[in-house]
Order: sequence, then C-alpha cells, then structure tokens
Amino acid sequence: MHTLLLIEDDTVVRENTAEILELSGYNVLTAPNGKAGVATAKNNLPDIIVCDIMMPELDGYGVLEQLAAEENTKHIPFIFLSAKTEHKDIRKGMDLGADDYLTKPFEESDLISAIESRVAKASILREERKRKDLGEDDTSSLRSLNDLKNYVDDHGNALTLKKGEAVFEQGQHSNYIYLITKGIIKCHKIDESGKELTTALYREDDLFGYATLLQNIAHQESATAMENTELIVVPKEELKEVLNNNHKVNFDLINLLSDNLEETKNQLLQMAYGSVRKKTAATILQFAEKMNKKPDEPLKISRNDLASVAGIATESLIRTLSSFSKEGLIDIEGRNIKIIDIKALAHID
Amino acid sequence: MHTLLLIEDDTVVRENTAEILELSGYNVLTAPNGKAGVATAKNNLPDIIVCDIMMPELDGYGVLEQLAAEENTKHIPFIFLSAKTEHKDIRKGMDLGADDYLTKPFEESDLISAIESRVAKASILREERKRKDLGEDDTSSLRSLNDLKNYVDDHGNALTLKKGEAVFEQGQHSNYIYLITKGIIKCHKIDESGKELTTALYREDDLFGYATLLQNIAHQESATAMENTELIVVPKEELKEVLNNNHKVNFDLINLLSDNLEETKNQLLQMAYGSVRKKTAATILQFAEKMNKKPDEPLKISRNDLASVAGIATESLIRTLSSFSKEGLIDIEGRNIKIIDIKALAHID
DNA sequence: ATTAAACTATGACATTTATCACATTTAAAA
DNA sequence: TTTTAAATGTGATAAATGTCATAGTTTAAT
Repeated sequence: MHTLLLIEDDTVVRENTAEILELSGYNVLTAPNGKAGVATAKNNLPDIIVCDIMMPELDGYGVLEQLAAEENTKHIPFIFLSAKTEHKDIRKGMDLGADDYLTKPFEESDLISAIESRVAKASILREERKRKDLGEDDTSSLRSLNDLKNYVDDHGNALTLKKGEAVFEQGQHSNYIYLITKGIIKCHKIDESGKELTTALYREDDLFGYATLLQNIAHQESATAMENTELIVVPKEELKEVLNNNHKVNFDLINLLSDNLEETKNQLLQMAYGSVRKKTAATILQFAEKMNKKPDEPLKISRNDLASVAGIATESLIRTLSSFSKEGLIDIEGRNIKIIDIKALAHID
Repeated sequence: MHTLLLIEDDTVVRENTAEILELSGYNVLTAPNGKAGVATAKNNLPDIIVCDIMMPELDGYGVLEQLAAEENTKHIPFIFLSAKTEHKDIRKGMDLGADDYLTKPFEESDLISAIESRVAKASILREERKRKDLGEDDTSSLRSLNDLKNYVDDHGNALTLKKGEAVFEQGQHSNYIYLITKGIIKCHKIDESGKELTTALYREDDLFGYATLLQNIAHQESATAMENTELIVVPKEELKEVLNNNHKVNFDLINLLSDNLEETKNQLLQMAYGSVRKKTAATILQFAEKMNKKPDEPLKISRNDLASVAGIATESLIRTLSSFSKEGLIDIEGRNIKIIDIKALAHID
C-alpha cells in the first residue's frame, strides 16, 4: 500500500479528497498548510505528494522548493493542485520540477490516474538511478524517434490540460518540448483581423513544440487542447544534450520536420486553389484520421474548429456539411459528424 | 597554360569552339568522336575535358565511363555538352560523375566560366587528395551550416541551368541535395486542375532539396530555374555520411527546416484569409527580398510567376498591380516593377 | 428542472475574385 | 528590320464565398 501526503488548506476539500483517495487504496496523510506539509513529508517520506498552491504560511512552490533541496525527499513525485490556469503559473511549477499539474476543479478519475501513473513511474526511475549510480548511462543509446519518445516519457514531467486550455501562446518563449500521451492539441495562428487558422493537429504519441527546438525564439503560434489532454514536458536544454549524443535521433527529427513541411505545403496548395467543398471534405478526413480510435466513431468537433482548419468561414463550412449530408456522404447526428462515404469525400470536385 | 580536350563530332561546332577556347588562353586538343577522345585523353592527360554526348562510335557517357575507370584520368574534370534538356539525361551524366553539364546552345561566357571554375577546383581537390592520402580527414571538422555549404561547394559537381529548366520534377526520385551559387530557383506544386502554386523561392547561397534528405521518397514538388542558374549538386548518401560525423551541422539543418516550416505556415495563414491586395503586396515584397541585389533595382518577374506565388489568378494580380501603380505604391516600367512605397505595401488593408 | 450560454442552421445580400474574350504591348526570332 | 509569338492589360460577366441577421438546438450551469 502506497502512502500519500495531501497538503491543502481548505478543510472541506482536504477531507473530501482524502476520503476519495483512501477509498482508492492509499494510506493518506494530510497537512493543512505548507509548513506542516514539509514536516510531515520529511518525517514520513510518502510515496507521492499532492499539494495545493495557494496556502497560508508557505505556498505550494515553497513546499516543493524545500523538499527538492533534501536528498531524502527530492525524488518523491509531486503533483500540484491549482485554481490558477494561467500559463506562467504552470510554467513556474514545471520549472521547479513538479511532476504534474492539475487545475481545480478536477475529476476524481483525473487525480487518481495522475497519482497512479506518477507512482508507477517513480519506481521505474528509482531503478534507473540505481543503475546510473553503478556507472551505466542511459542517454547514449537512443536509436530512433521512438527511443526519444520513451526517453521523454521517462524523464519528463506530466501536465494535465482541460479542453480549451493553452499549452503555449503565440509570442511566448518556451523552453519545453511536448509529447502527447492522451488527447488532441491544435496549433493555430491568428492574423491581424482576428481570424484564426489551425496549422497543425497533434494527437497521442505525437511530439510538438520542436519548431523552435534549438533556437531561442518565441513561439509563432499558439497550442491549445481540443479535449482533455495529458502531456509530457521536457526542457529543451536537456533534450539538446540527448541529441548531442545520438545521431540517429537527429536524423529522425530531421525526417519529422521534413514530413511536417511536406504536409504543410500540401495544405498550402489546397488552401490556395481548393474550393470550399474540397477544403471541407479534406478537413473532415484529416480530423477523422487524427482523432478517431475506431473507424466508425462519429467526429466530435465544433464547426468552428473545422472551419479554422479549412480556412473558411464557419457558415460556409456548415452549409457544405449540410449539402454533404443531403448527398449521403456524411451523417449529421446532433453535433457529431459520421462519415459514410470516405471514397467520395476523398474525390470531391 | 592549361590543356583542354574538346570532344565533339560536329566539325563546325568543334572548330568554332576550339577557336574561342584558344583565344581564352587554353591549349586546345580536339577529337571528332568518343573513341579518339579517350585515346587522346589517355595520351595527353589534359587538365579538363569538354565532351558532347551524342556522338558516333562512342557517346559521351561511354567516354566518361572509360576515363573514370583509369587511375590516371579519373580525376580530370569533365564537362558535358548536350542538346538534350531532359532531366533524366542530366541525371545520368551526374550519376556517372560529370563535373558540369551545359545544354546547347550555350553562351561563350558560360562555357569559359564553367571551365575556369572546374580547373581551379580541380587543383584544390588535388591538394586535398594528397592530404587525405597522408591520413588527414576533411569531413569531421564541420561546425556549422556554412561549413556544410563549403563542403558541398568543394565536393559537389556543378550544374548550369537556363531559365525555365527543371532541376527536378514532382514525382521523381532524386538522390541529390543542391546549393545555389547563382540565380533563383522556385519550388512549385501543381494541383489536379493544373493550377500551379509556388511554395518556396531559393536564391544564391540557399540549400534545397533537403525535404526528402534522409528518406528515399519521391519529390513532392518540382524545382525550376527562374533565371540562368548555377547549382552545386551533392549525392545525398555522401551528405549523410558527413552529417553522421558532425552533430553541429545536424542542429543547423534542423534549424533550417524549422525556419522553412515557420515561413510556410505564415504563407498558409495569408493564403487562407488574405485578400488579393494583401497577397499581391506580400508577394512583391517577398520577391524584392529574394531577388534583388540592390535595393532600388526593378523586379523582373513575369506576372504569371507572381500570381503563382500569391496563389491567385494572373488577371487578378495584374489588376491589383495596376491599382497599386495608380496609388503610387509601385511603378510599372514596361514589364518591370519598381517598388516606391515599401511601408505602405507592407501595411496594405 | 430550468435557465442561460454557446453552438448550429439558414436566408438574404454584398463583395470578391475567377473566367473568358479580346485588344494592346513587348520581346524574341527570322 | 520585320514578323511572330508571348506576355500584359481591360471589360463584361458569372460564380463562389463571406457577412450579417435571426431563429432553432444542444449543452452546461444553477
């Protein structure tokens, strides 16, 4: 049985959450403020710590800082709870080395799954640290992009985003690269007149944020979660280190970028000369490919998002969807879209 | 005084060309067919060979093949002359190891400059071969993209293209990467209905063809010279070898790709929501930046090419140019366009 | 369960832009 | 230089698409 320390100043939230966690099979310790939390952590060395940020006496950042300074406690997985959704706060937590970051209010299941995956990962990392102490090195043997992803998965920190939350915004500097473990992220740009265009979609197992990988320039686009999404975050500096020791991964990264470039250029061609019908069809197919686990599942995306990928007015998109529906190419079920005739869609116009 | 061997079956062309070359200060040997050419080359070991492709007895490819097989003659720079402009012929020559490839009819000055640069380079390479024989290695010290360009410049073969000639075509496999030493190259895609969109412009000192660098897939776009252009061509396999030994260059290449991607995405945004006026203005500025050595030089590009970059109908572009001219933003001098008010163009709409 | 907010759908209309046809100009070739 | 082909310019027109207004639906929040 794992021991969990919950640091939270709001009594109601603390007791409710503790109960949930106990029911899930954890041995739960609680602390009503940061100072008490640090003391409890040092005395009991829990397997994982869940900690609010806004607290009297000592806030969450302070708790993390103090625990990170001690050899005994620095490896304990640390999950932040916060009502703040501002990106700079999240980044502050990440910079300090938090392992995950949940925004309140959260679902029970989100919390549980975050805790479980962190506990599991921590034990793997303990093994690795042992090996490393024995002189083995784990960064010189990456042979492919997949290895890189595994590396990121093992060495990165998690970040849980709700639908609509931003990973980064156009103009911000970011020092991270991201791997999606669950959900969908869209990258989008906004032009002067406020129109939004989605320039890329990423899904589970995709890497993103590498456009500015080696240069320290600001992001030229924003990245936003289209559904509840879990990311692994790795500092670019660390990644550079890894790349330096692994040519093969460099090549894979170059390929990844090339692919991206090709894809973007194709989108460009279509954007320039494609009719609304064509753009609409292509966009539906693109989403189907990116989002769907099962082939016959209906698409759940707002018309707005679809229009933003297609680069057309929302109303034009809606009209086109209606006519596709009349022609029997798709089925509109409430807000969802079900593809009926893939081939015909692929050969529109 | 350098000795030059000219192999050409057409007597008139041979004698004229020989005279030109003698006046340029070369000691010229001639041969009327491939067989005689090979014999003369072996006996006299000229400093450079200029050879027609279509010849009786033994064609140009055969000559090159035979000379490449001999230790004594394999390092002599070899320039092909050909009436053929088909790309596969050029590639055949390149694959065999020709150092340059001129298509007939050629300008005197083109031929002279091709010869001179090859003779100069050959002496540098002779030095290098000596060093290499002594055990020094020249591929392990590249530190930047600039070094890579220098490497390509030193180790690649030249290719001279006339305005309108293709470097590669959509769908072709290519095993080369290209460095432009003079001129402008456009990369363009064609959609099903035959409309052409220019997706990238490259100028002197730019590297291109790296989109498929590490993967052996066909080109997704065509590349065509917009003016008389000189390229350096390096086989991808050789380049991979180099990249393997030079991390720093990998990083630079990754940056290059990232930049490209950003630029393409910006074009995408504009393509999606920009008005014709905006696209036209942006395109003029883009060309001005890419093509002009001096700031006040007028642009010499066809309306067609401009429209292809902007992704609009040629007539629409022409109309917009007219109105820009009336508004005093540009000056139309015959076919050329002179920018008058850069700032206003940058802030159209 | 009710209400509010957000999203979707549709009509009417204005605007933009492509297309076609043809005149005019420019550059290249004979 | 003259001829010819290619490129540019312009008008008329139709098609495509965006915009605005408004009504109906769905989802989420109280």
